[in-house]
Amino acid sequence: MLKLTKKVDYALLALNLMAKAEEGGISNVRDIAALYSIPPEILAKVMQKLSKSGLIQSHSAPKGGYSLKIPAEEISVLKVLVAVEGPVGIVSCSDGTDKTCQQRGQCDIRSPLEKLQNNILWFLEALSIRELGQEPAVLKGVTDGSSLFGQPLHHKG
Amino acid sequence: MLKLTKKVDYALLALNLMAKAEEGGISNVRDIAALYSIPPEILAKVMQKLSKSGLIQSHSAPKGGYSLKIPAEEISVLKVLVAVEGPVGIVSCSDGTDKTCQQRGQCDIRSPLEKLQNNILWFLEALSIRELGQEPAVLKGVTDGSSLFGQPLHHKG
DNA sequence: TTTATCGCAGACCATTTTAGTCTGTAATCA
DNA sequence: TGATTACAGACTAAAATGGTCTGCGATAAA
Ligand code: SF4
Ligand code: SF4
Repeated sequence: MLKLTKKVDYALLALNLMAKAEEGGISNVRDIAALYSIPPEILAKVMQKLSKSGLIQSHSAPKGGYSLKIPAEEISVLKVLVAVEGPVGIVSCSDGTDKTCQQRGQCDIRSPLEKLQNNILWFLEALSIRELGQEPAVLKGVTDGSSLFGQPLHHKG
Repeated sequence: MLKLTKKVDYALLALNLMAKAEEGGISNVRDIAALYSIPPEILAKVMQKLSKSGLIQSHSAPKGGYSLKIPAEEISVLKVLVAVEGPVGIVSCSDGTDKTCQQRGQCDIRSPLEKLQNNILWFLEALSIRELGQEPAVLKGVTDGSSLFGQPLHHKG
């Protein structure tokens, strides 16, 4: 529960790799899969979703593969997450799936939970794949817990 | 993905109810389940876990039930989550389950993801069940996204 | 123009997690 | 004594996840 899927993990690994290569650099599924010991077929699917969402660009040809379509700084973890797994929500009532919750009529905790969710989404949006490969000290979108107590956060945008 | 389970949802509903009653108030599973249309047996299990974790106190007798064991302010959503579902982690490598990830050897995104996880956990810890039943304006542990940009957060402790 | 290399698409299956059910035991008090 | 409550755990059903298999389409090098 509350865990990222393996597909998202794969997507982040691949994108991080491409972000480091970058400037038009092209990587193909087979190489990435081999490097990280990821089942090639499943990584292929993931890449296709990233492509459909406009995060990466496909080059279907020999020596082809994928390249970033937008700058690494603009690819947030949240974007990747949504591209690979669809809309995100920490409670059943607030993601895409509209199956009305049995408890909704009596529920008086929805509003605070949605705020909580917004905070989480905000952090996911604030972290870009550019920052993924960097050491913690360099991170801007994400801080360690302690700094939250006294210091304001600054959005990278 | 990244979603709270129904059991946690049930636990939060029940605890919120008990927090509002409170001061030694006793609620029993049958009543709570009826109020929220929760399957009684499953709510019973959830309450037992909360009891084992020391968040609530059981009174096994006619007219018995459960009461809060510690103040509502000290029962964080994270505590509830851990009580009901066990250790929390957004990636496979950092929760309780030690099944070594295939990608771990080559993984260079672990550290930032753990920071991200810490932030999420911090938010879950900062939100108490006391605040659950209150209107968003009153919330201290959770803010809307916008306030994160300029305002420091203040922990309730 | 052939052909190997790449991505595209979707059906399919296995495993794990989640949700819910069923049955029975133990404690307490009126 | 017996109604009422919690406690415990096996069990099943459904859904999400992770992974596999097969075939097609695009492209550029040979
Ligand atoms: S119980 Fe409330 S918060 Fe949970 S899914 Fe239902 S409506 Fe949403
Ligand atoms: S790929 Fe990296 S971050 Fe993801 S589970 Fe494995 S070690 Fe952890």
